[in-house]
Formats: sequence, structure tokens, C-alpha cells
Amino acid sequence: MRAKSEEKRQSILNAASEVFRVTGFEGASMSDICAKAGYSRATLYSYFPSKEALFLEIMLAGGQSQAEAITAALDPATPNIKESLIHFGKALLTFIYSPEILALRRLAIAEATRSDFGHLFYTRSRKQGEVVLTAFLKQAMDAGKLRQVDSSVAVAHLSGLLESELEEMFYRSEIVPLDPLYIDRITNSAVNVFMAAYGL
Amino acid sequence: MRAKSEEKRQSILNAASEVFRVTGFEGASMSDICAKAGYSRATLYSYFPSKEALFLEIMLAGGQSQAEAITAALDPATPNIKESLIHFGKALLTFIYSPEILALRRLAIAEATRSDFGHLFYTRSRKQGEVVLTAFLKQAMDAGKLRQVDSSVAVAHLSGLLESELEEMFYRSEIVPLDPLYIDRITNSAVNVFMAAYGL
DNA sequence: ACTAGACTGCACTGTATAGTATAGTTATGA
DNA sequence: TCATAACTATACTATACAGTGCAGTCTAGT
Repeated sequence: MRAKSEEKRQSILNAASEVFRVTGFEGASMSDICAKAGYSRATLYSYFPSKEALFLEIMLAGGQSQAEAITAALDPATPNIKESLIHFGKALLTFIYSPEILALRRLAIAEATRSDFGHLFYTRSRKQGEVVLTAFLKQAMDAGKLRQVDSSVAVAHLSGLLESELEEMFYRSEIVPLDPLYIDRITNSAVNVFMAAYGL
Repeated sequence: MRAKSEEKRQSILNAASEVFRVTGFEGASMSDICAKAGYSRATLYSYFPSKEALFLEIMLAGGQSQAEAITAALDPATPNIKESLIHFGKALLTFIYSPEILALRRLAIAEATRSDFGHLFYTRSRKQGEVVLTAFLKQAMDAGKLRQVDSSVAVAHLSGLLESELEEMFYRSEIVPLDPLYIDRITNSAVNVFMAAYGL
């Protein structure tokens, strides 16, 4: 007999992810997804029970990869806090403004009213990252590298500064990757402002 | 003969606005909008040629009101720059995180891939506000109240700081108005950080 | 080679919606 | 008052899509 393959499942997820990102949840049709994946409708329904289930799995996977990327960008053993924040900022922006992740974030916002998927995505991605970053900053404060203040607020301010020049990206119809040099400039000025307020 | 009334037109816009905000563009049906407005489908189509036209008008009106609110919150004649930024911040956050405007912003993001409406909304609302705020900060810099730096970046940083603790609002399924005391706290800490970096 | 079950292709059901058409009703301005 | 046009109610067209069902085909494991 023939076995269902994990690769096939993945290729369906990839195709669906692309279609959802381009057309949104409502705009995506299961037929489009099948065509993109190269399988028949029946096959798709044998792997995923419904459009919603497919969508949910994509959002959760995307959220998790975002949380992991944020965690990975932090190196707690660094002596120079400013350098490590700059490294973190560049990695963060590169990842969360990549076309794939940005599209997922927009999808999450778009679906926030229709279902809980949006908020689920947020709590599994950004919020997770914030927890890790908060611990990182708290450690830096305790080590005397930053002023002792509410580290959650400091995290929000750092994120807000880093993303401050990129708001327009959410509203653009075509999503293009950011120029690494632009990311460098943005990160440097954001961390400078952060250090002016939170440094010693 | 009978004349079409501007009030009727407005009440259709109001009803449509509410339906769009709750269900999104695709999710909203013209019948829902008719029911909410209390008119027949034919009447609605005699006032607006299509669903898209109706949506566009709502987005543009919302964008303009946002731009006006931002402009109105700035008083260029103020001697104390910090106080005036705090006043501006509170007014800004109160307005752009009101349930109505926040819902429009989410709609704009949701529709950004499907059409240009999202970007149009952005350029007519936020971007307009940024232009005015940039001029305001530039003037303060020239008057020696702030450090002389790129005022566009300063504007982005100020906005980013002000909104930094409110990102979750975009992902929540129910939208609730913010507590004014919470807005005060957020604004104060954001402006403090801003002044630490940009003050003299 | 045989067979279980994965797979295709297609038709079908049921539902929903944008927009139009029409026939009859009501309000209003001259 | 009366003609005009706004209005309602409703039916209709055309389309689209989620999900199901089924007849038959292909493939891998034994």
C-alpha cells in the first residue's frame, strides 16, 4: 500500500501559505491552493480537514519561527550591551520584515476580528519574543549595564524605536525585502536613542 | 419630486462603516449594510455605484479625520516643548486607538494586498500627520528647544515610542477603548525617553 | 502479481453574494 | 393636485466557493 508522506503535507502547507499571504484568508480558494500544490482537492482534504485548520497550522508555524528567531538573536554573554542590542535589532528587523513574515503579520491583523487566530499568532510569536527580551534587559540592568527601570517598558520602547520607520510596510500593496544597509541605519539610530535614555 | 438627501447618504456611510469594521471588506455583504441602514438594496445602489466605491469613501473620510486630528493636537506657539509633546501624545493615542479609527487602520492593513486602498489610507492619514509633526519638530529644533538632527527620524521615533506598548491592540479580537490613565502613563514614559535622546 | 489505500478528476450539493431588473408605492416640489 | 423621481420588496442572473461523493487509476509493500 501507499503511505501519506510528510513531504507532501509540507508542500501543501507551503503552497497554502503562499496563496494565503497573497490573497488573504477569504480570498484564497482551496482550488487555488490545490493548483499551486499540484494535488487534487480530495488529496488536500485528506491531509487537512478544512480551510481553517490549514490556515491555523500555517499561522502557528509562522509564529513559532518568529519567536525562535527573536530568541536566537540574543546573546546573554555579551560584555557590550550596545553592540549586542545592535546585533539583535538587525536580526529582528531582517526577520520580521522579511516578505514571508510580514505577510503573516498582516494576515494575523486582518483575521483578528473574524477569529482568535490573529491573537493566537501574536501570543505565540511577538509576545514570546518580548518575554525573552525582557529577561535579557533585566539581566543587563542587574549587571549594571542599563538603568534600573521597568524592563517591560524598556522592551516595548526598544521594539517601538526599531520598527518606528517601517510602519508604512504594513500598508504597501507589494512587499519587498528591506535593504540591509537601510536596516543598519535604522537599527543604529534606534539603539542610539534607546541608550541615551536607558544607558548609564 | 423627491430629492436624495445628504443625511441618507451619511446614514448609509455610517452603517457601512460599522459593518466593514466588524466583518472586513469581503465579509461584509451589501444586504447587511442595507439592513443596518434601514434601506433597500436598490436605494443603496442609487447612492453608491458599488461596494468598492462605498468602501473607498469610508477609508478616505477616516483617513482625513485622522490627519486633521493629528494637526489639531499640535500647538506651535507653546514655550515648553516637553509639555506640548505630552499633550500631543495623549491626543494622538486617544484618537488613533479609538475603536473606530483602530478598526479602520486594521482594515487598511487587511486590504493592502487586495487593492491600493490600504496605502491610500496611509498616505492620507498617517503620512499627512507625519509631515505636520516633522515641521513642528523642525521648528522646535531651530528655536533651540531640541537637538538639531534629522527631524523625520525624530518624528518616527516619537511615534514609535508612543505606540510601542499598544501593538497588541492590532491583534485583539474585541476592540475596547483605552483607559485615559493608561494613555497618560504611556505618553509620559515615551516623551521622557524622547527628551532624553533629543532634548538639550 | 496482488491488494490496500492513496490519489485523480469530475460532478454535485448547498450556500452565499454582487449587482440588475421590475413592478408597484410613497413623498414632495411646483 | 399631480407628475416626477425616490423608494421598497422581491425576484433574478451570474458567479463563486467549501466540502462531499464516487468511479476509476496508480503505487508501494508483501
